[in-house]
Amino acid sequence: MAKGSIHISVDEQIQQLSHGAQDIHSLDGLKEKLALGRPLRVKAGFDPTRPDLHLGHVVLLRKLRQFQDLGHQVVFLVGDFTAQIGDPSGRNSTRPVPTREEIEHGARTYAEQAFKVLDPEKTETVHNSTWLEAMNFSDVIRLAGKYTLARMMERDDFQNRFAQHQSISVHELLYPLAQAYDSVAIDADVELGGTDQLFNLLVGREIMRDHGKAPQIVMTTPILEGTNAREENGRILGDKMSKSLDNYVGVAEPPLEQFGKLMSIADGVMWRYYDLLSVKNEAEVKALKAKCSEGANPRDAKLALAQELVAHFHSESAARDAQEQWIAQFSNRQVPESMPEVTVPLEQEAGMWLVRVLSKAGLAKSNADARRRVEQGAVHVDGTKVSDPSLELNAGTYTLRAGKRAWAKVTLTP
RNA sequence: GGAGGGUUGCCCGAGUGGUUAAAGGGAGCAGACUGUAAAUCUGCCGGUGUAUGCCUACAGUGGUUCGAAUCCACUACCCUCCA
Repeated sequence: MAKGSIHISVDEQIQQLSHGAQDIHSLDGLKEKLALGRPLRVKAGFDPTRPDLHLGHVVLLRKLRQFQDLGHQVVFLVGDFTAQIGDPSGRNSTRPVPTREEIEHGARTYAEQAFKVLDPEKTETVHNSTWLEAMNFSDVIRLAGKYTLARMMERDDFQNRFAQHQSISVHELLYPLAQAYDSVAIDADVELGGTDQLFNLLVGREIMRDHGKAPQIVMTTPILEGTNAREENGRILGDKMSKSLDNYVGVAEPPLEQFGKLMSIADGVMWRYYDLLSVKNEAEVKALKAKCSEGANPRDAKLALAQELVAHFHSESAARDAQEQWIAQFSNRQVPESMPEVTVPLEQEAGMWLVRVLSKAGLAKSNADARRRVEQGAVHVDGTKVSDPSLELNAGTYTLRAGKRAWAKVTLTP
């Protein structure tokens, strides 16, 4: 538990903390809090129904880590109770309710991944079911009485859903209030969230004031665009990184996977990633950028970024291996170093239809899909392109390829 | 409580009785190209050893009909207006 006082000057802290933050409400308030000289309680809530962290979450975690490095205390709030409501932020429909087990499992997985960035020594983990479950209906009514429908409907998500005639359940209106009450319960000095959380975070200030507490400082971090984003005229266009859009780089993914995904981002988007995710400071990034516009190959800058991030989530050596493999496989089009090994039993003596082998081995999702791949010239057996969809294979081991990224070493056994 | 509108493939969305495995777009997949798993172009895009065949599919159930995503009834869910 972090105790004692903080020795870095307020101005220095403000400079570091405000870099890369989207909104701070308010900057003066933050200065006052910092001037107290004690470690601040910095709250960040997370949704345990989505345990797979990706780089989008890392933007926020990095900022929390920065607070920790300055000597502050992070309160890591597991939203195990609020998960039953489902955060309406950015949603266009009501969420399904997860089970208790899903929530618990999610919380563990999430913490495991989050501590790749956070300092466990300066993190206090709490569950909001501790106090929210204890509230009875009159407590809830009293809390709900502190906010009005009109104010609740100021929120974009609700407004849009309402305008588009989509349903909004009444319990969803309670979500921001529950989150706000969390801040009361844990005496938050500061709460961090993505920009999509701004509304919820601000409700926290009002509810804290209502409970006679000093309102928390609200800080938001930008939403990271997904790996399929584009850059046009200096603006980044594209959806935010999310698992459901499959444009994410997961914290727990294998090194080569992370590396490849990072290498696939558009050149312009790479600088956004540098700004929000790299430990390189502004000046270093600027220098790198200048070098590229003077003719250096942007690929090298991207390799460096991928290196840094993979090393952060795995290790230096894993990052180096990933880079070597990636260059071999995709730049030089060699056979990948490692590929899944699959054993498929021959179903009859004579041999097995290649198309069937491909789908059995998981390289195609159906026979029809496998046939299509063969006809489209994507299938190679031991390095030789196959275009006859009726080819049969005998017992033995083959290196099969059914597209750029679908490889397997398949053994056919009688 | 009353009146009305809606529910189509992974997503959005056209389709009001046969020629519809269902237009179009997006996503996805493959090939070409590329420093790249980007962009672009081309093709594919329910399943079935390929069959002018069969099976599955237009919220669910039942019905009308030679024939239904399309008509009818009921059920579920969503929305709008009035109270």
